[in-house]
Amino acid sequence: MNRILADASESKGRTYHYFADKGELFRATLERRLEPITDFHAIPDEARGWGAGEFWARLGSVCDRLTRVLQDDMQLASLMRTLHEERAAQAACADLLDALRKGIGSLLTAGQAVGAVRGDLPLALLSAITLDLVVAVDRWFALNAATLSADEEADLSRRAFTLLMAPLLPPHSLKGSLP
Amino acid sequence: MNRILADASESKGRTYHYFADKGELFRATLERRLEPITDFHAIPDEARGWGAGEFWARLGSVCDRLTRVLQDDMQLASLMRTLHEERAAQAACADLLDALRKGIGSLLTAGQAVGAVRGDLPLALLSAITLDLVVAVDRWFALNAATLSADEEADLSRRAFTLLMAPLLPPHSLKGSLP
DNA sequence: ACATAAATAGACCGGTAGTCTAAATCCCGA
DNA sequence: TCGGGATTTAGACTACCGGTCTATTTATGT
Repeated sequence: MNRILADASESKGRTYHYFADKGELFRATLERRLEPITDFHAIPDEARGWGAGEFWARLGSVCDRLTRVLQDDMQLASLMRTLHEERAAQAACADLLDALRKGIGSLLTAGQAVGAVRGDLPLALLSAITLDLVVAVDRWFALNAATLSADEEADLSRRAFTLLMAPLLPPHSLKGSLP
Repeated sequence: MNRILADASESKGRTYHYFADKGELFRATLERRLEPITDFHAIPDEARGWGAGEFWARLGSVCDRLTRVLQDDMQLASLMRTLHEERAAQAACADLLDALRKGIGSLLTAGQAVGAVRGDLPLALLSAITLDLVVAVDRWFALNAATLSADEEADLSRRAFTLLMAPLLPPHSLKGSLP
């Protein structure tokens, strides 16, 4: 905190007048940076007529957009990394995380309506693990991007989408599942 | 650290003589507690003759065993929770985490050998997201166990195993995948 | 113009992980 | 058994952290 304040030439008094603590400052910063993608889970009206294939295509483009935003906004990416790694950050941003999971939940509900997403597990569980999966895949690519050519990365990234998809599919569409 | 030392009636000098810093103390503690399950990824010789179904059954019993160990050893569960939540703990235990991912990797390699696990994505990626998925599912159950009856929990837990399985299956076994 | 309220700077506080010194203890050859 | 160098130990001390408190400045309404 002291370093942040020194870098920004801000005083403690002023800062703590507007933010209760370090966590709220982090939360407010993240919320601002997140503004451009607060509508990521919006589902267009024509979705009613969709089939499962169209749903997955749509979800793919949502993921592409989020990935692109994170690639372009390094500071947002850094905030998200901190959010993932620091318990204190998660506590401070609990409401934002809830909203994010709710947004994913509404996407998945739309997917269930068109038969693309399984309905045999609690929606909250599916939302939670989807978020974790997105983060995990994204983090792996962030760590290993250096060792990959652009072509390889694009190819892998396309195939990695099936990692997100697979756990969401209705279980009867998996061949050779367990008793 | 001061609280830990006071609770254990240990002095600073003695402790810092044997452990470089707080992180190493944590790492050493975790490593000890982890000893009983260091062999979790062992694959018996008869695996050569397995089919995919037997592989998944075997993986299911590995998961069951790990879950049972974590339920019985609350202190290990607590260490694992800290490891998941604290960036500093992850840094201190980087080698243990690597070993864990390597263990998962060797399990998955066995799965690939019998055609149960996809081979179209880097093994390291599959290992990493599998670990994250296990942690995510486990955490969801830990948070929501209170609202579930024992029967519901057992039933859900059995079905939740498909969440781990699904992203590992060869993509051709998913119906209706994306172009 | 004055009184009251809001905003601001920065000294200060309790608590943290980690260091340093000096004393105690161990170990081994004479 | 003694002596002296090396190892081990206790705990005072340091640097730094997030957060509070007070005194001063600045804004606002009458």
